[in-house]
Amino acid sequence: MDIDVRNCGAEPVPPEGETQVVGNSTSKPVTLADVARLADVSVPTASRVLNGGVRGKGGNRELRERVEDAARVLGYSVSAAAQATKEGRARTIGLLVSDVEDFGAATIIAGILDAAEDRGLSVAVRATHDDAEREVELLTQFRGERHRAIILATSRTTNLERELAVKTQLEVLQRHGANIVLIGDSDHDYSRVTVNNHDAAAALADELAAAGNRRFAILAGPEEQITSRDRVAGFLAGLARHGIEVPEELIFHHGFDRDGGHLAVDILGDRLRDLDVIAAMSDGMAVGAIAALRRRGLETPRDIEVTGFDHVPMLGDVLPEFSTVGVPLHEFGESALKMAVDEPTPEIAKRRVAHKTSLIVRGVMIGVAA
Amino acid sequence: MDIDVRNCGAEPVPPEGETQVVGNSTSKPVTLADVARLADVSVPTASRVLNGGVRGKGGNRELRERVEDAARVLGYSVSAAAQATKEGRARTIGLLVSDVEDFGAATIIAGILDAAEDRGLSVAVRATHDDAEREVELLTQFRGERHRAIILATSRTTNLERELAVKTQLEVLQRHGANIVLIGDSDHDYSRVTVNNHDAAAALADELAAAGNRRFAILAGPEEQITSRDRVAGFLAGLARHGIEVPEELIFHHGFDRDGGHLAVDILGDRLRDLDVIAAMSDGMAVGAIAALRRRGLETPRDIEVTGFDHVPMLGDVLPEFSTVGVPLHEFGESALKMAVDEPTPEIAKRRVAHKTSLIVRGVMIGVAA
DNA sequence: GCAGTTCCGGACATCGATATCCATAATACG
DNA sequence: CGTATTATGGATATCGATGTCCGGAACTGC
Repeated sequence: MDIDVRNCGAEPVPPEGETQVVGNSTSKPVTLADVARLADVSVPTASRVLNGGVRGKGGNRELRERVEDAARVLGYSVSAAAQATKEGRARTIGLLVSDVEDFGAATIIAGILDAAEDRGLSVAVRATHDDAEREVELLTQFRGERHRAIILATSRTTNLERELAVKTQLEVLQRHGANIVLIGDSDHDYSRVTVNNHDAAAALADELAAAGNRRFAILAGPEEQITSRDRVAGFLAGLARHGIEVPEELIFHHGFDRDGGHLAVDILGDRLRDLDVIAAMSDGMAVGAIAALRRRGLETPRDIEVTGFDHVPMLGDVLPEFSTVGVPLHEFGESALKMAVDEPTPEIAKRRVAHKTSLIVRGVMIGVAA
Repeated sequence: MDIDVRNCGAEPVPPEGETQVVGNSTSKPVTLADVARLADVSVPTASRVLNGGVRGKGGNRELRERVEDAARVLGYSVSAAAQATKEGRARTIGLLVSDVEDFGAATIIAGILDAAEDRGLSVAVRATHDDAEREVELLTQFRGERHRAIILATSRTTNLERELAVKTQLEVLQRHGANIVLIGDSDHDYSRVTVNNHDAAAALADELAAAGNRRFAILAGPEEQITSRDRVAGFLAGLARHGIEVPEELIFHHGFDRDGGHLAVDILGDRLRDLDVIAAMSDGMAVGAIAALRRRGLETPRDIEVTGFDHVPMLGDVLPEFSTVGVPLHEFGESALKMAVDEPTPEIAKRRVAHKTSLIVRGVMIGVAA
């Protein structure tokens, strides 16, 4: 076992000729200097060897092995901080999300992490809780961390002041060499990963109307949020094709989460019996609405149909007849990271990756939309 | 607006006497040297001022303001990498989870991020996907990143070889000065944040048996996983109080997620009709089981009751009569971060924080358990 | 007004790693 | 065998920030 441990480089051996401090309760991390000393070479040489600079043919093959052995025996691992200091930028990505607990955000993060791991990058995650000031504050924190790229998975709004404040920060970060990628729709001019929320919502509305539904309420999410705006606009456009209109007072602008759904249903109250469909612009709101309906003795889809948007997979298991729009959130994350750090391929050069949505009607995937 | 932008320090102004490169397409980040030059002081002095070393009474008050103004005007932010190089450790936390998409993990992360933000710490998240080798690999990556603390929210097992490999890495990290905190049960001797899975499961079993249920199947999750082991043991102990036994062949060891639930139900097949309760040791498995049951025409809790563990809040909205055990995952995250970085309070000094679980029976919280 | 104390702020060294420069050794080739 | 070429590896400088040391100014008290 001792040998095994040594081989995996985890058990530092004191450099020869030095007496080790009592125990190894708190030894400092191994530095390149330690490796160089043990291998009896200069520090820059050790660096070159470990970075492949020394090709190691002929005689110096022995030197190469000496250094590599020393590094292995000591359990050396290069200090990311020192590298970052020297290079001027870290091998890290800064990621901003609204809320990690939100299922959609979690899936996006998972996609980013998977792609980041392949590239040996570390991801620093921060949550804004949809607070505009905090978002700016966190972006300034990113400035000091010298990230290679910044990915924003937070919701962009139509609030010009707020967006300008964010843009101001992003400009600085970009000037300092960080690539900026936004996930979701926005009016900004940065690289983007999106779906066509408008058309997907329209397709869903189309299906619902074609099935004979006529009286709709819409749970729209915050009024300023661009994603919400696009989805509502698309949904209304889809209904319009069938000559259906939704009165202003049946469009609710509350939170994008379960509470938003609860609230809207409670406000609807007795008007619920006049509705065929409550169309929520997120699965979270849909779940909240379903729970609130049930408290009033209404079952879905028996008494009233509730639809969502995003396609949280778990919901399909517990609500078999739930209609929603599938958004490839995991792919969002992967694409965002690729755009952020990969050499620009023809696709990435366009600085806009549009993914496809799928339409799920009463639990059945109908097809893939643009 | 111009003035505003300057005041928030986001618009770097070129140092006097230097001509700016065309545009500011890619200017380098502002360094302390830039600040010192503009303020006409030495670099160490600038550092002292910005770190509060200069009290600034009397005449040097002017100097203090000069430096602070310079920093503000240039939009200076200290390089975390350089600080980390100097200090030997970064103001960062390394976090390992099995899977970010898992609801429980996401909630834990949220708790950690909230507590980390209060302390100005950055959190680097990595996912193991429950792969033992990858876990070790990611821990070695953490070594180079000089994190102040490492938090493991991955599942610990009874596999000695695997645990030894992890322990070996953790020892090195700890020797290098990182605090180690584990979330969940384990046989390791590090700081821990836990609940009493055994007793909570026993309490749930107790309630179920008291309600007249007699014939149980258990979805146990991977056999090696300690959390799973403890929950099953507790559940069986709770049933034993009522003289109920569960035959070995009705305890299923598959994945801890929805697929694990699907699989077990499919294997049960015709034996389902002989059961009162399928007790899943995680909400994810429970959801999978519910979906699989429904495909066979069985409804829960009408035909057969399914219970879970963890208490994913969203489930309470869609499955009103679901029984489960509430685990305070957000608090797990907060406690873990506190243990990892705060000065040892009497509570933290014990290096073990035990949170309380709650018992939720058919959607109603019965009480708080030890 | 002088001695003694305090504080200040500049010069220098340092953290860990890498780019640059250069002298030297090894090789190739005529 | 001698010269031209190449590869090599050490010394030195550098990244950005901070700790140490010390001379000198300001201030205190008598």
